[in-house]
Amino acid sequence: MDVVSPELNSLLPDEIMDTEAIEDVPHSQTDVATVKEEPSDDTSVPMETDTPVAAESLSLCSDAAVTEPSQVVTTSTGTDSTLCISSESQIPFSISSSSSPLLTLKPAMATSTATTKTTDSVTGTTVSTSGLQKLTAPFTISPANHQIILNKVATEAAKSGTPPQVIKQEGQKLLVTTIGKSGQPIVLQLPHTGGKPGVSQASGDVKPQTPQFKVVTIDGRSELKPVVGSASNQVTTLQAQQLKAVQIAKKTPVSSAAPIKFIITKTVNSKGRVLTQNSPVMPQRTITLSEPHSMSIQSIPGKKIAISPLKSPSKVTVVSVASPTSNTSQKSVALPVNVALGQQILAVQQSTSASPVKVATSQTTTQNIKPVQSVAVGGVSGSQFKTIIPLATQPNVQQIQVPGSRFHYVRLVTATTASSTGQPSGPSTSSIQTAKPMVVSTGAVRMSVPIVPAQTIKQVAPKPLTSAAQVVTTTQTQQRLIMPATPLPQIQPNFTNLPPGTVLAPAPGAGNVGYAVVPAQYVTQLQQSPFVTLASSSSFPAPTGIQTQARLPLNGLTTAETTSRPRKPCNCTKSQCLKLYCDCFANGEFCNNCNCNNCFNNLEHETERQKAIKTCLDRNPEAFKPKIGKGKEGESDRRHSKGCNCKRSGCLKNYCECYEAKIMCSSICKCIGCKNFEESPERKTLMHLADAAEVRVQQQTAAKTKLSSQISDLLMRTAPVISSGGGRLPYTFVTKEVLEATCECLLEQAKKAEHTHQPQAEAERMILEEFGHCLMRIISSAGKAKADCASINC
DNA sequence: GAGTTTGAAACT
DNA sequence: CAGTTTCAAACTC
Repeated sequence: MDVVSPELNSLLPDEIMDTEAIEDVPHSQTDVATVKEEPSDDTSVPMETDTPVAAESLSLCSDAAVTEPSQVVTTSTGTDSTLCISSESQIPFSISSSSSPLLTLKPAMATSTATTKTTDSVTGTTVSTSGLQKLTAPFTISPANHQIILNKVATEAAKSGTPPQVIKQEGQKLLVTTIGKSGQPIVLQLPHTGGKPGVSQASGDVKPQTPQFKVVTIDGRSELKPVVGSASNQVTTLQAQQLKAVQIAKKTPVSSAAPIKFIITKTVNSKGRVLTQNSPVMPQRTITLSEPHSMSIQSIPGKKIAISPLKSPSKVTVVSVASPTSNTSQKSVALPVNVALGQQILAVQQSTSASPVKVATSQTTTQNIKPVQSVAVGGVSGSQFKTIIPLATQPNVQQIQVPGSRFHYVRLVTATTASSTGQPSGPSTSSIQTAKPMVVSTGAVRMSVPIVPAQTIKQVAPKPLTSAAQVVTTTQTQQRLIMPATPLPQIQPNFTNLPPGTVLAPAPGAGNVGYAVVPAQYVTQLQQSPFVTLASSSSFPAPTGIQTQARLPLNGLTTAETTSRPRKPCNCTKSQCLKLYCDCFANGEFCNNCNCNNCFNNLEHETERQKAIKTCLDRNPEAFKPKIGKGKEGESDRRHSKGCNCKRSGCLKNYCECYEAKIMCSSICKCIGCKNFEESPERKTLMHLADAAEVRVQQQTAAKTKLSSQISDLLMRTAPVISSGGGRLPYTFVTKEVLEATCECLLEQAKKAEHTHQPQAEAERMILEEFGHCLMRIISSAGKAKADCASINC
């Protein structure tokens, strides 16, 4: 199933793949219907799974070379639906369905991007999270109403009753089986809630056969697991779907130097808490899945499977790792199918690696809500995502925003082969919905990304796609949309639907494949346009489970810094802000509140701007890519892509781009007299000074805040008491003269303390005490005056 | 705030 | 690709 060709993905800026998980992952092709493993030496995060072409069979390939445990739960209940849940050190899940549900959950990796994504390919509903550690909201998959709700895992049943590798269906619909490592079965189950026919059902894809699960273990043993028929008479897509086969095959890694890192390493008890951690490299994390109903459990002990990274989105990639571990605990995930009219919104958030990640699921109530999809890719910092974007029924646009990157990537997905869709060729959307940009407040940053309407997408790609449009949002304020447009001839007729700032440029060595570079700030400007942001949309409640974002380093800056820090205004005078000299332009942004002269970096000069962008890309196809990328293996995770060329600054001033990015110079730098290396005493001195200065600033700020709070508190407590009349005193009573007199009293008290050589604390106490006395006198006088006034009035 | 320094970007 | 120029940010006073 080729949603996006590997070639195209390889052309994506590295920031998309700039995760430890997916970097350096060679592309390998396998049969479309086969889940394959992508060998990687640094693969730590499963990035994406796609629906198998026919979804008739699903293969889970185990890498014999993988030594670390991982988990994958895979279930397919339909002819063209696939549910994959994989787990690495955390618990990645992937559930995909070409015709209906596509769900992918992937937890963040401690070392790099971790993504949890839930996608409904039909509705375009996608939920993903970086660093999933704790799921606080139920997780329900509904092919009919496009709802996915994460439920808390109830592993008690898994522990006690069902033996591993047993698939059973209790209740109406059981979709998900688990292939967890021994003792940690992942349970995906469907609730008794009935389901309504989904989109795929409307398209005539209903096949009410009894689902069967064929589980092939790593050792070649296979089982065909018939699923108990649904107790409900309602025909749902899930019920109609039938899993043909689940295969788990061993696979020798292509490269011995490509160990799979994203592996489940945690043992989860019945409450979803991590009991043990099997992987020394992975920090312990907690995953909690709220679990309203626990019905059926399936687990395959000894199997540890991880989903391959996004590098090969065209394939469902699952890595199975043998893991003869003990049955100490179980990990289960309940996946009840919930039927509702509303579309699904799922907000997942990752906290720091040291704290449990919480996943909040926000589900729209019912009506008038378009399908939305939110996909987040966690960066090395483990930043979060919270973006909900409406999707067309047949989405073929993927937006990816990578934390740490200033870019938003929009992948225009086109179906190249009929088999890739998993559905009959040709447009099969039962309904077309015009996507509207929606924005969910992400704390410091909000983003609104208009998505090409579904009609337009269909023109670009007449064949429906199995992967839903995805929007990956980070908390970066500086954003850019880069749309890998492939193939260009197909996209070309729809350029009118792209933002005016979009510039299509060929990717290096990509032939007719290129990028559409769209300044993300265009979105900001468009927020004043007819596009409606989610925040302003009354019909689309914002997720409530969004948590405070993690504060992990990101390009030298914490997430909070990158999100809250306003962009510096440029001061360009001669470049018209259309050259890379201009930071705004270089960041793909429009100038806004800048001090530039003769600025052309705005919507009013789109023609010139597009031309300039194209010029820059012609000169350097990677001109708009972040300069700070991932270093080679064994080196620092971040390094300058080109290296600096400093000659006089010693690379210890902000002239140096490496130093400015708070990274050390690397071997590719051509600097002279570099002092920006690990053991440099000058660098250490600077670091210490900077740290000390920062501490001082923080202390001063804290002191000011405390004093202000004390004064405010004193005012609040004394005013009502002394106001003899019971009412509030007039503020105008504190005149300038009164203030001056008060200050004199305070100064006198300070002098007194100084003369008596009082310690600072005592001096502060004396001053505050005097200030309190002054206030008392002021308030007393005011109260007296008020009383006098009242008596006069009487 | 003005002037200087610096190195990336742009140009040749 | 190397050398030069341009440019705007960083830095100093």
